Amino acid sequence: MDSGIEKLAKVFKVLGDYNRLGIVMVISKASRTVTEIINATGMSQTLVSFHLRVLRKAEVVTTRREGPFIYYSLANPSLMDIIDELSHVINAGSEMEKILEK
Amino acid sequence: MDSGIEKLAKVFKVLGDYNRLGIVMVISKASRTVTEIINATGMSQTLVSFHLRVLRKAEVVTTRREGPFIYYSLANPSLMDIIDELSHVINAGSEMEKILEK
DNA sequence: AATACATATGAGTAGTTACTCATAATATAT
DNA sequence: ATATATTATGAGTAACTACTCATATGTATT
Repeated sequence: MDSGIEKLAKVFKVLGDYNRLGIVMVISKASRTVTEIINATGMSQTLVSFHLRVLRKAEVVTTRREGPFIYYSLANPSLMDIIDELSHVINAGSEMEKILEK
Repeated sequence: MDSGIEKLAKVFKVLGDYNRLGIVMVISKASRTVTEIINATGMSQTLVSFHLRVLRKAEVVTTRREGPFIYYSLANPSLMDIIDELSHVINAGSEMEKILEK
């Protein structure tokens, strides 16, 4: 079993990929089928499925089947809040931010 | 120049390593010299320096020189809050958490 | 059963990453 | 100037990762 920090690092790593982060953002508001994710991201079917497997294994997303469709959603919706916060932290301190502060 | 999501993914990636996350946590409360980080983490000097370079390049940490020592600290201290929050989000939904909820 | 649609998976590969080793650079003290 | 302590860096490598291709699986319809 993974230690706390180890598990935490793994989640960060999983989110540390442009395409996966994109997928997470796409499904953050509402659950989406694979096809919807494909269309929203412009990625190939195989690439989307590849990354979804990684996200599933890391338990970042969960699935529910509905007929032939599989809906993906965030395992914990508050993950998106955290992503938003980090996004702000990163952009704080940027040149653009400094200008806007005045 | 990186797009917003790209930059965000890079920060996640940088934090997505057990050793680097450990370093970040060590310097989160107060700035620490490299030697202090070495002692706190048990990593080799070269490995610590290696990861510090990655953290520097990603602008996750900043440095200040004081004589022969170089103090490392978080570029934005609120990063630690975010790490804490993610840590909670991850442990929510775990078996242990379910037991404690009752 | 045959077809069509939706999604997953195993294997192969090029590129990346974490790590180590040897060495260099910088600062202080003698 | 030498020696010592602190930290950084270039190069090499084994392991990992993202991606693609071909194929398989599951579901619904006819």
